[in-house]
Amino acid sequence: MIALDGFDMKILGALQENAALTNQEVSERIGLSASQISRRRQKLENDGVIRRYRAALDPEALGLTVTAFVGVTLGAHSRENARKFRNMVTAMPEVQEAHTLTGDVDYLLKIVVRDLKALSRIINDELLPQEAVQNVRSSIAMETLKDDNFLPLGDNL
Amino acid sequence: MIALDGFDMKILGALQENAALTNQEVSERIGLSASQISRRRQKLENDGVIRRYRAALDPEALGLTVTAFVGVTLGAHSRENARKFRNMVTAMPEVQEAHTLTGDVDYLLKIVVRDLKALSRIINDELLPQEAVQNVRSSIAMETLKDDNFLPLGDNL
DNA sequence: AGTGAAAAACAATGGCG
DNA sequence: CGCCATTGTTTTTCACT
Repeated sequence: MIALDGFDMKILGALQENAALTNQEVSERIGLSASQISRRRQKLENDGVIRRYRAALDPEALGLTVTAFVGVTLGAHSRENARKFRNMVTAMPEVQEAHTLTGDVDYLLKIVVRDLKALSRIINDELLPQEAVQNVRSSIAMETLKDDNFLPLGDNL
Repeated sequence: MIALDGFDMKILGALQENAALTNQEVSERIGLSASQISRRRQKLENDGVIRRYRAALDPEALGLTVTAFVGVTLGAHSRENARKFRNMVTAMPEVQEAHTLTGDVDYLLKIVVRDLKALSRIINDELLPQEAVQNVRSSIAMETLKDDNFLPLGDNL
């Protein structure tokens, strides 16, 4: 376990929301000198607490209008077929997230595509032909209220 | 609609995966001068194609071991109660994503918390007491195969 | 639409209190 | 941990194609 104090949490909170902040700006925001921000930030990167920095893009601006959640149930639970399925979804660029779940659905996929036709193509031409796949059930996101994926840091102090 | 050419797409692709790349590094990677990267990047930011830069944190390192998908069905569809519910989930730090879905579940929430006790508290003390909420059904993510939320850019050229 | 070089801003270290 | 100074990078702007 990596020891994180209140300053670290505040740095993480600031950078999680806006990684374009300079050390100077973070410094002013949380009341710690810029050189300390620099050192702590490097430690947080090296320790893997900060995994990466990324640009968050606007799906609409890129013509990606459809977000769907696809529940997949596997049938014949052969190890080999399941492995193939996992490799496939991991490699698919349209798949934003893939989780195995408790409950009646084995996998939940978050998929983003240009239009419904593209979703249909993925389901019919990529997912369903997989040997391991028994059933696919998809729901379209009609409205996205929140999608920031900010981890809650407040309860960790 | 904002016009994006192949260079823009490559810049977006690079920054989506690693926003810590310098303009110089992006420049070498895609074959355009650093000054052009700078100019194009600013345009992409101003046009809102790049929404923000953010640090992606490691949930495990922060002690956030439980990811859950919670399906919520609303009962009495009074506008006011539904509005309260939406405001609440939007404000909850544990809620990473909230979408309204087609199908038999009204809302799907992606929730990240420290442990199952925290999840239980959220469901029983925050979600269920809401007047609008009729039913809550949660699934725990046992394994996350993929969680990068990278938008697919290849099919947009 | 693009390049390349100069100027301004910034990050990263080290020394000291 | 703050403060300060230094060094090396990086971004950004400008002149020119």
